[in-house]
Amino acid sequence: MTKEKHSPGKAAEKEPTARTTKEKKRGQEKKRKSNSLEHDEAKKNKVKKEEDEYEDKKEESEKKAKQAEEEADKWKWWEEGKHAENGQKWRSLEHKGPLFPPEYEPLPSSVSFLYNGTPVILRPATEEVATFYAKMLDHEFTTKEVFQNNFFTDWKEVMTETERQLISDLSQCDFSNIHKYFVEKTEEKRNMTKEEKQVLKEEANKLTEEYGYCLLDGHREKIGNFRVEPPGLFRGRGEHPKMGKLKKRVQPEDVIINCSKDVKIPEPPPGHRWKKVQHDNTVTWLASWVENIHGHIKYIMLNPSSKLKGEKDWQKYETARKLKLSVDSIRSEYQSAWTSCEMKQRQYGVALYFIDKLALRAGNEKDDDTADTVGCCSLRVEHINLHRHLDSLDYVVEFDFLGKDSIRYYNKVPVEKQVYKNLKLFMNSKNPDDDLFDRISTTYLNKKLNEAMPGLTAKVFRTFNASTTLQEQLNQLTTDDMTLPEKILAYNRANRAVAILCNHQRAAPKTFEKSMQLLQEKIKKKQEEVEKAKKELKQAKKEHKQLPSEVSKKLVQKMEKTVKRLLEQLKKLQLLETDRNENKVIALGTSKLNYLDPRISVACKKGGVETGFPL
DNA sequence: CAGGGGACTTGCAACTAGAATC
DNA sequence: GATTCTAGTTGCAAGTCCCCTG
Repeated sequence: MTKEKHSPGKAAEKEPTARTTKEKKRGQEKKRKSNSLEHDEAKKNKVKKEEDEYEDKKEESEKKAKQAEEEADKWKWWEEGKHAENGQKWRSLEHKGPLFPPEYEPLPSSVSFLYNGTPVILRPATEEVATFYAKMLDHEFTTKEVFQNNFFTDWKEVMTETERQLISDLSQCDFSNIHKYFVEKTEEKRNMTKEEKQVLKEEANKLTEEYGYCLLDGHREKIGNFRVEPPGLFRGRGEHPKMGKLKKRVQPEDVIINCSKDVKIPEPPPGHRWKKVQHDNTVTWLASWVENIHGHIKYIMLNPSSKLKGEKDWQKYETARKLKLSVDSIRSEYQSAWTSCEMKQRQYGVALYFIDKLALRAGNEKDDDTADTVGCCSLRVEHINLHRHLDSLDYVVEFDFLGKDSIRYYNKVPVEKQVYKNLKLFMNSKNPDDDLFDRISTTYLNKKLNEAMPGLTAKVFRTFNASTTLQEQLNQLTTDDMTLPEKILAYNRANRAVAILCNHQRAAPKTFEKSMQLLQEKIKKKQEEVEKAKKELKQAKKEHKQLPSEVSKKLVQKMEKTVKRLLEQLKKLQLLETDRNENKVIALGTSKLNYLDPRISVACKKGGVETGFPL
């Protein structure tokens, strides 16, 4: 409350920056607002309430006012980042705790699980796990042996002794009735009337309203994930050794609540208690629990639209901008490391060169029980091939490895002769599965980077290079006299260049082939039309030549126009085809969300270009 | 100085709602 | 007006990086 009094001036100062970072990612925020007048109303009331309370406060004693001043000073420090120095992230935090998924609802007795062809009644806990598998029946996962084995092992653990005795072979299990039941259920849901859907929507809104927001330093902030993750089967990415394992149901007894001391502590669900309630303001999370697959901690945190996340995001781009100023000296420093007499330094020089030039990730070491993926520092000899000459280029490095999320990175890059020589040296007398950079680690790399520029780490290069590329591409691709569609295309192309740099890929859309075929048919038709029109034009010209008249002349002109128009349409379709093909496996979202400095896109938007940034 | 835990960011896939098309 | 397509949103897995411990 005290802050309310003193923040206006500060807020005004901060406004432009906070706006851009905060709202960068969130069209949804804007949309939600326009969708939900109720919410607007609630927000207004909230503000009003705060104002009222503030008025009350104002009437209180002098002493309190003085305290408020002091509070305000603290606030100022926070604004200037001094708060962060002692690690404090907030002064007050109040919320309702996470929302738990509904209890398991047993299947109707008409839906039976079959073992060896005969119906078997499972106890609810066993049945629940069976439904997890049944729901995924038409997913590729269930055809994988690792998935099946992991599932079956974990499923058996849930079974009673009798069930376990009976069900000893997954291939004898028939989940198809259960699968069918859920398919029908989704179908039913789809066919609901508008009114029924509306009711459901309102119920969901109510929950979001109640659990989806918290009060941080007196401000109502949206929570990113206020729901506890429901139980299910773990779906790793790539060849994950743990795929299919049972992700257990999280109980309130597993959950740690983090909030301020002096506020209403969230209520655990009836009959339950929290694992712990703590009041740690050096962290930003509201609740946490340990997930059972890897033993990692999961958190309930704020939405990116919140001030806390927005500030951090802003800082990230500021660091990237700072790197721009010192990147030249850092580059010459790592280049000189290529000829160092110390192997470690050479490896450092080449690794950082890759991170800078190719926007590779740092590549931390990983646990064995995850998919085998690598980044720069964890590259192995088998992941690169050296070519003295390739495709009329000299000193080419061919990369082929699986990166984050098991996305393949394949690239052929010409490099400096000294880099090439160094790589040969690093690979010398090593096995294919040996580390390419065996003398360095991400910790070492980041330590060196931090010495070169405070706050600099490997990942900053990705942000820096992404934003730089966007700006460069925009400069290259745009001119002032372009039409709006051309500008938009240019922006998308620039965005795509960034996505390619960062290797942001997606699976080709399921309907891709189909819609592409459709498009190709359209193109073919158009081509035929063009041919036909051309023929007619030729004929018309011929007739005009033989027997010139006003009518024949007009016909020629008309046909010429038609041909021109059709050719334009054809070209447009062909362009669309190229565009779609280029975008087939490229994902633009990630770079838009995490890498491109919003300020660049804001500048585009000012020029009238719809960038897809919800500003 | 390795190894592991903790906190936070990044990234793909699945889902969903709204626009486009028939 | 129903159906299909597409873009935006959500869910949660998988990274990065920092800190602590021994």
